[in-house]
Amino acid sequence: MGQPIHQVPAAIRRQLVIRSANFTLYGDLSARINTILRAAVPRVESYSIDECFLDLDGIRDREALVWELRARVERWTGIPNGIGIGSTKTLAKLANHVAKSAQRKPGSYPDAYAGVADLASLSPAVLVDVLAATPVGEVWGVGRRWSDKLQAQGIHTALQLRDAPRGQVLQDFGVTLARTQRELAGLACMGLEDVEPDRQQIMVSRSFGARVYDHDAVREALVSFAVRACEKLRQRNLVASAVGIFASTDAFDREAIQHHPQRAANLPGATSDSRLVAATVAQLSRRFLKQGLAYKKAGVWLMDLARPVDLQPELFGPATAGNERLMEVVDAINRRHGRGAIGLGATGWQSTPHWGMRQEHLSPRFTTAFSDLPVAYC
DNA sequence: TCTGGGGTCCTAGGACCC
DNA sequence: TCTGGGGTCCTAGGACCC
Repeated sequence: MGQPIHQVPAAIRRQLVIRSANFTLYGDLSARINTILRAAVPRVESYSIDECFLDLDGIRDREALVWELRARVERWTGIPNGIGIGSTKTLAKLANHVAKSAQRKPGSYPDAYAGVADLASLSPAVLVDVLAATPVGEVWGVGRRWSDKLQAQGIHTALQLRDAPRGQVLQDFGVTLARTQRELAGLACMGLEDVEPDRQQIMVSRSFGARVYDHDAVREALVSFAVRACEKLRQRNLVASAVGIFASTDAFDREAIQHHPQRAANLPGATSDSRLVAATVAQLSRRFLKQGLAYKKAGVWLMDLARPVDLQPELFGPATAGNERLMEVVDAINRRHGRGAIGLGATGWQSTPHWGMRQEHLSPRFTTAFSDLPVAYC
C-alpha cells in the first residue's frame, strides 16, 4: 500500500518476499489480460495497468459470463481478480470494491458478493444498504482532500454523497464531484472510452539510487530520459513541439538545502527525433543545477504532442523536423538486439550509471526475456 | 540509511483581442 | 469628467486517478 519498506519492522520484513518495481513484467501481464477480455466482449476500455471497463449491454447471462471470465483470467495468467457490475462507471468501480472487500474482509459486505458483485441487479433498497456501508473516501473520484472536506460537512458514506443537495456539491467541490454524485445515482456521465485518446504529454523521470553530486552525471541522466521519452513518442506515432526538464534534491533530507529547478523550451520543430530532443535537453541543462548540491531525482517531459498529419505544415518545408527513417532504423536495431544496443554518446554509455535506480530485488522478466526463463534440470 | 512513476481535468486570474 | 461588453489564450495551482 505504498509504505516505504524501511518503515516495516524487521520481524515482518523477514516473512515477506520483497520485489523492486518491474513495469515491463506488469505491462506484459496486463496486455495478456486485455487480450482475454477483448476476445470475450466487443467493447473494452483499458483504464489502467490492472483495470478494465467492459460494456455488458445486451449480454444475456452476464453473471455467468463474468464468473467464467474471472476464472479464465486467473487460470490463463495466474492473476487473481474481481469483477464489479454497475449501471455507471462509478457504480461499477464501487461494485468492484465491494467484490474485493467481501472476499478479503469478512463482514464488510455480504459474503455473496465475494469475487463478483452485481450492483445493477440489486433492488433500490438493497443498493441503499451497500452504499450506506461504503465510506465516502472509497468512492472513485473522492481522494484524501475531498474525503476530509466531505466528512467535515457530515457526509461520511457513498449514500450520503448520493443524496446530498446537488447545488451544494457543485458549489463547494465543482463539476467533477457533481458528476460523481450523479453517477452514484445511476445517471451515466462518463462514456466507455474504448478508443484510447492520444497522450497530451509524455514524462520520463527517475529517483536516483543515491544522491548524485556529479552534475555531469545528472545531465547524462536527463539526456537518457529524453531518448527514452522519444522512444515512447515514436511508439505512439506522435511528435512533440516542446520539452521540459526538472531536477530535485533529496526532499526527505531535512538538513540539505533544497533546490527543485525546472525549465522548458520549444524544439526546433515538431519532432520525435532523439537527437534534436537530446540536444535541446543538453542546452537546457547548462547552468541548471546549483554548485555543490546533490540531486536525488530528475526527469524530462515532452509537451504539445500531435500526430504528424494534424500539423500545420511550413509553406516551403516539411511539417516535422528530424530524420524519421533514421529513428526507425535505431528502433529496429534496439528491438532486435535489446534496448541500448545503439544510441547517443551523450547518454553516458556506462553499464551501471551512478544515477541508476536501486533495483536489487528485481524479479526476472519471466514473460518477456528467454534469458530469464527458469531452467529445469533433470 | 531507506521514501515511485506516470497521467488527467478543472478553475481562477491575468494578458490580450475587438 | 466620463471609461463597456464581450471574447480567447495561457499559466499556475489544486484536485483527482492508477
